[in-house]
Amino acid sequence: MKIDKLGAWRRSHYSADISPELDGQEVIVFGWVQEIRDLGGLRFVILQDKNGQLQITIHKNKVVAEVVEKAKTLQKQYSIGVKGKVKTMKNAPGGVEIVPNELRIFSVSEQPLPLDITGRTKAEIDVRLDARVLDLRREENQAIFRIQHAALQAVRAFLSKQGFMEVFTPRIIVSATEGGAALFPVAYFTREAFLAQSPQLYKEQLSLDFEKVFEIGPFFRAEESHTRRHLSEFISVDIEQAFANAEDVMNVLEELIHDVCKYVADNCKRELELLGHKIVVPEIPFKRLTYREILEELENEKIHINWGEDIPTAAYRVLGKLHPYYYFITDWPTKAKAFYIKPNDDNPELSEGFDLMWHWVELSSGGARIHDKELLMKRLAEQGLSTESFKTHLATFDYGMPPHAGWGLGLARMVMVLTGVKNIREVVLFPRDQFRLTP
RNA sequence: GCCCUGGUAGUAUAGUCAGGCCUAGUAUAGGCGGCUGUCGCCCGCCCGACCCGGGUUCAAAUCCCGGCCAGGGCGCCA
Repeated sequence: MKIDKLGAWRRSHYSADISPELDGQEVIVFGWVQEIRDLGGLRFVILQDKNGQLQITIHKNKVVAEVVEKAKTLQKQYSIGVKGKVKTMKNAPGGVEIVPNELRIFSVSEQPLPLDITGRTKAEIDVRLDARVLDLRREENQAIFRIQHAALQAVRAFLSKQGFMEVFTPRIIVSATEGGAALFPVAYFTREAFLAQSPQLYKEQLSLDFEKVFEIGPFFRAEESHTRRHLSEFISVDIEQAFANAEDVMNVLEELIHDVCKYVADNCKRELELLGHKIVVPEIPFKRLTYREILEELENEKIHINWGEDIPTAAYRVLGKLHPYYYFITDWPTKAKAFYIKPNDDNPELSEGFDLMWHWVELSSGGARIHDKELLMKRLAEQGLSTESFKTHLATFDYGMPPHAGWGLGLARMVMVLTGVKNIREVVLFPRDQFRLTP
């Protein structure tokens, strides 16, 4: 098979830009063969590019013989370029088609393909992930990541407008003692280091310099979680704000969620249609329920949880039925939260930590932080952590650490909500879990 | 880590409970041929599979044991 060169060809239009008004105009389009319908003397090639699909129509007697012959060799997923004339045609999809004058084949594909790129014959998630780049040819899957992109644009725009500055903290950290979740070890020259599981300590420190910071980046947890909402590598959206309390950053969070939902609903109509999903832009403020109120509600549902205990998944599922929307859970017991979460000034048994829930899924957790060094050291000790391994972190509390608060939001979980997709693996390009390290 | 369910052509499934009529059916993909308005095109022909190992039995895709792999639930999870 002779492979053509790109040469001087450059795209004149994306598929979505080809409209009946362009009738008679010569265009150059690029993309991949999605489908071929051969009617004998008439052949339809459906070309797909990043914006949609377009019909290339090859009449045996109306197209030059060279193109007719070449078009016969096309297979699904061939990467091609077409130079031709736009033709208005009521029988064609979208009322328009391309009549080719010249066809270039840039790359061929192996047949049969490992999965059906049209999606008509469904493939299991495992098969799909093994051939992920092919799986991502499907418009529904591309829609998920365009929605993620839109959400990220909205996040950056909103936080920047609110005066937050984007920062990057280290992925390689030295201490394995930040908290409960297991860390991945890394060989760091002659020493052992770890992949960061959160930007927590660094973003707190940076609140001392920049007051309002945010970070969007990957973090790593070596948990043997086997669920549809956990991965070993995940993208977290984090903020930290100086001179603020829990309520202040909860306000930021709910306004952010509102903005993101609105932006995606307004700007991703085609994507949402492809996914068959509707976004209901939530009203703010979100409902705030205290931990105690949650326990009482669960008690009414015949689920007993002792005060101070964490809430098991089954109980969260019940809560999700009672509150099928976004809501905060506040006033968690101090002992159920991380060492850096600030205890309430009046009642230190309770903390200023919160979770943002959507139905039964935790999207975000955050709170006011301890900025008093003595108290922080006391909390470390209570949780069985050594102050020695937090020495460099604790030192920053001697330099005028302001009162501060913040949260971390799981990007993929947010995208699951925005797309209606039920498995986190589907909303991550190349997901990593306990059992999957490739592709 | 514990538990449940499953593994049949490239993909997706039927068949397994009640072993034999399964030289394993169907759809789709793929190959060849035909077809000038398809849009899940259509028609004909063809190709192609019982996860691996052991056992029970006259007989195993089907039952049993072990292994590997996968999906899911729980737990874990700043």
